[in-house]
Amino acid sequence: MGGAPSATAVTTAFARRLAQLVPLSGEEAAVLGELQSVTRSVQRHRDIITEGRHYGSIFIVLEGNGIRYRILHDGRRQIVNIVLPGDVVGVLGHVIESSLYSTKALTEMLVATIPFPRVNALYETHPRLLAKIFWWLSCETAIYAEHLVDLGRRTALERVAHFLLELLARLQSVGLAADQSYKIPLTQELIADALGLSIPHVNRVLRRLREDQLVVVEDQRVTVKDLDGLSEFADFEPSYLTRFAGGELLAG
Amino acid sequence: MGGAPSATAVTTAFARRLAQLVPLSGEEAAVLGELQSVTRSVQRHRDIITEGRHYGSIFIVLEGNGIRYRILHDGRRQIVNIVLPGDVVGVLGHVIESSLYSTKALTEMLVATIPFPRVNALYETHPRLLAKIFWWLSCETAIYAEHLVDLGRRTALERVAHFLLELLARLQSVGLAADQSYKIPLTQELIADALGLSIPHVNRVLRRLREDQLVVVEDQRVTVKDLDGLSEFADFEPSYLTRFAGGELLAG
DNA sequence: CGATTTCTTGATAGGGATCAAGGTCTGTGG
DNA sequence: CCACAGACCTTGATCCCTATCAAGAAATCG
Repeated sequence: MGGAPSATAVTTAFARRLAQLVPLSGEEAAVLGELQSVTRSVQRHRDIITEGRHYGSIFIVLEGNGIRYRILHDGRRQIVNIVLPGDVVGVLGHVIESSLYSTKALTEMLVATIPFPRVNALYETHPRLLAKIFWWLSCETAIYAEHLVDLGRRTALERVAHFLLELLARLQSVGLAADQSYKIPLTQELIADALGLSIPHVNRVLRRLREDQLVVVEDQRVTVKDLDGLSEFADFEPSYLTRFAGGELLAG
Repeated sequence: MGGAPSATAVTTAFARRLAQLVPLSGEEAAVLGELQSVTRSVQRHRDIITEGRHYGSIFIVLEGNGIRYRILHDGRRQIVNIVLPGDVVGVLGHVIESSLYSTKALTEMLVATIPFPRVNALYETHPRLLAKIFWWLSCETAIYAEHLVDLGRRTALERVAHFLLELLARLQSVGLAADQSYKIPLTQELIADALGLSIPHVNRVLRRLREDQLVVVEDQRVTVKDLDGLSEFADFEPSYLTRFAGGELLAG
């Protein structure tokens, strides 16, 4: 479905999500596109951001998937977010994120690198665009909040169901998922670490969801068999991901 | 410690945190102060934001505490954030938050109300200030991420310890907590709903922490008895709250 | 001062972790 | 083309952390 893997084509992932939130002028779109012109590819399993390091750039994901995670001193790992095309990595990098979280590529990734000085230049030349970008970033809080509800008050079955539906909706919003299916290299270990579960238990939960004809996870692909049933079961309410449009803020 | 409860004095909570992140010009500080000049008080237990409603304003908390929470269809509640002075409520209100989360006052609160049109005006007149504000809001993601680690990979004991330390640090950053103690009307039910635990278990955990001479929660006050011991036990790393300063982004 | 609300404590149960051991698949090198 | 290693999945047995259920104290409030 997506265009060729050239930078300009993929650029849309970030720009289109931003445009869903607030209208972008033609010039702003051009600036955005130009910002993403310097790219770099990241090998599978490599870190984009390593805990404790400093970086001189932020990164916009153009292609591929990654995870943002934290390792506790005793080795426990918590994945706080799945990084998808259109996501921004490293904004907090030089102030806080650097010392706590790492971001690693799950697949080979293509990222646009934007040096801080360029962002700062934007602050002078296109402050309104920058306001829009940061506003968008602040909206991502909603994804974290929903994830918190998952971990705090949902059973393992509901968690997994909700998690898989959220990924579906997020990928759809950037045109990377079909109606009920998407490709992503999720292992059971990744699901476990994202949802605070153990690997064997994730295995059992997935089997259960499969047997109930709700979702199937196999071959790096998630296929939702019964969207309504699964959504109801997971108490899934996609508005926090898709209903960004329509806000009056910054609409001018 | 804080000044008189006049709007100008309390204004500092938000402004000072923003200033910790990026330098503010004198004019920007003035605009910020003026933005917070229209205030409203909220009675204890009342909602500032009710799920599903729309609002024409955003709110900056000047005094008092609240919670941001979500009720699932079957009544389970998850508190996603404790709202403290200097926090902003309702930014996402009209697009998404409105349909999912409520914010309720724990104590009587004083909030500044800023109508959307005023924010939009800022977009024209002070876009750089707006960029700074939204940048700050996006930094709050770090608090959510840390909360996710709590719920996903920490034991009940560690969670409670970490939670109480985070509140200490956050209140200190706005000058509302002493070295090792702060006042906040936390019930065990609130702690339970914030940390995904049951009330009886919170009770036992608190007793344990008290017996171990680590923290005491009583009379709407939290007193840390052994800051180092507790921090180590909870694996608490306050940099995600306080090390905002020093970023080169927007520093100009 | 009666009535919620909040806190405590105990008994029981269950969801999910942990431990353990195969099985399966994939890529690699001989 | 086969052998092998390493990653990943599967399943079973057992245990334990924490939820639930229950029922009183204690504190707070109108």
